[in-house]
Amino acid sequence: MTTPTPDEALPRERQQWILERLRSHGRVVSVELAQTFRVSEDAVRRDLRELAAQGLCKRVYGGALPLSAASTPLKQRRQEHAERKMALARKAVTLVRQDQVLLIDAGSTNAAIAAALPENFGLTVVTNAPDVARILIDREGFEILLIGGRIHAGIGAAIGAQAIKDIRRIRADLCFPGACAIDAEHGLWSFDSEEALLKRAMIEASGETVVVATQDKLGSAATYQVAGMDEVHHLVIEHAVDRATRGALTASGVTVHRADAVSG
Amino acid sequence: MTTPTPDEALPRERQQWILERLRSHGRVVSVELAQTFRVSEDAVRRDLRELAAQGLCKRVYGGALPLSAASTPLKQRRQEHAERKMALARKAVTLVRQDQVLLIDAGSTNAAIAAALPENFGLTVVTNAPDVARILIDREGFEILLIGGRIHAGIGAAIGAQAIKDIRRIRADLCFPGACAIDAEHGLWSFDSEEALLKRAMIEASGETVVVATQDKLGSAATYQVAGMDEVHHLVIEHAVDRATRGALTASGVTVHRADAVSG
DNA sequence: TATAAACATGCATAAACATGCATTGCAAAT
DNA sequence: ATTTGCAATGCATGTTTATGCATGTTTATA
Repeated sequence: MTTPTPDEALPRERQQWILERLRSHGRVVSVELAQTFRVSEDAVRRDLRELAAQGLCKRVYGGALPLSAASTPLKQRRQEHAERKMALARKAVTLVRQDQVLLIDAGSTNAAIAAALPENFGLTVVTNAPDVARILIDREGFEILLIGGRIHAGIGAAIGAQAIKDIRRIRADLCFPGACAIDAEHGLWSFDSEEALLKRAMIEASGETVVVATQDKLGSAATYQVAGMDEVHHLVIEHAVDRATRGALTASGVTVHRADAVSG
Repeated sequence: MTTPTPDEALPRERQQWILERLRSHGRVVSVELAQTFRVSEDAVRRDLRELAAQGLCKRVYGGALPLSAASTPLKQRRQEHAERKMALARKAVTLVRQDQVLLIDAGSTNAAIAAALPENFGLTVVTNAPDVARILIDREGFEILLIGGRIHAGIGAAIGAQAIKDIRRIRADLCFPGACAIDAEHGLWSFDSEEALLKRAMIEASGETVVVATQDKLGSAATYQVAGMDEVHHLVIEHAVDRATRGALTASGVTVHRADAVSG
């Protein structure tokens, strides 16, 4: 990334960098920017004020958001979806601590998590999804381990014996298996037998398991069981999930984390 | 980098040097330039003022930035020569036959090749680049095998012992090793020692080797040799390459394929 | 409602900048 | 040989810009 010299950047260069980051990441946080550029938060705020005055971004409490929201009906829906997933991802990454080893599965939600992970945090990410790997390559300060194997087109990641064998040689702190379906009573489910085996291997290779699920995954089941609810330690759900469902999940012993509400 | 005479340079030479540095580094700092040329900052500022007046750069507090939407070095490279790379890729895929197994390395040129491969052609693609894998996942009718291992951030692909071991278990028909530098006399070269080893393994695992090189890769050398010219069977080059260079390459025994001219 | 974080504002300081002027080196004109 | 003209430079001057800190205010969250 364009990060020629994160430290000691020219003022204008900084603003340009902020704009790029707004485009690619969808938001910036004042504190993080101050840390990145080694300047005071005041300087960052002044930058954001200028950019906002030029109509290049929208200032919000804590940082700034892009203003380019030129959205066609189709893109808008995709964006809304993206917004919700990003909110989930932001909440999910609060469970990540410095110098941990993460095991990240395929899926658009997990891609959002990869994009939301803090840079230069000493994180090691093991993944079988080219998608996730690609996102992290474009960012900085990650140790990336790619799990190889035959790629299932419909899933978009390496599954099968080879991949499972590679995963068995890994020990991770945190695991993010993509959820196909999750139910307070019956646990985590998948639609594909091979995929279920792989997710199972991921969970077994990790200390803790975090399931991040959009609303439509909740309360439904699929064909192949991945894990019981007792093997899932954290569950991150959307803000809009109703109280009854939340209660049932909590009762099943998992720690439930509720994402922030999305503006849209 | 062309450093004709860092010290004691003529004013025009200095300005030329500044422009080059703007292209390659994305910015210049007045203080640094003054130090480099052993002139006062005033002289440097005058240079920058002139260049800016000619529309060749944008002056900012502390130095100057390139005019053409400064982007991330990586992203820049990815987008810059898109047209030319697509022309190369179109020519390269004419070498591919039905039901073959291809071994594709990392790099923007190889990504273009992946995008140009014919769908539902019975092709099996083995790659160590998440980038290439992702492109093929979004398309149809490919058997994809992902090579795992530790990912080198600067290269954007899995290299190292694990990846080489996996490649050794493969037999491919055609191999597309990314070219860092290629020379009629000295063969194929790379800038990274590990990367060179991996490319070497790829070539050894393949029946035929196809090198696809943009113009700037020709006639130059790098630090680590990947293969001699006798191990390269096909070379795909741009239309604009001059007759003399083409002759030298043909004389070295490789079959030279010339891409169509690009409109731009 | 209490609290902490994020924010705005004014001010002091240092760096970067513009401008005018004197000096230097060199080539063409005298 | 001397002078003139010109471009390039460095220095001194005053101005602008960027920044950090201290102050008081607003905002978000428990």
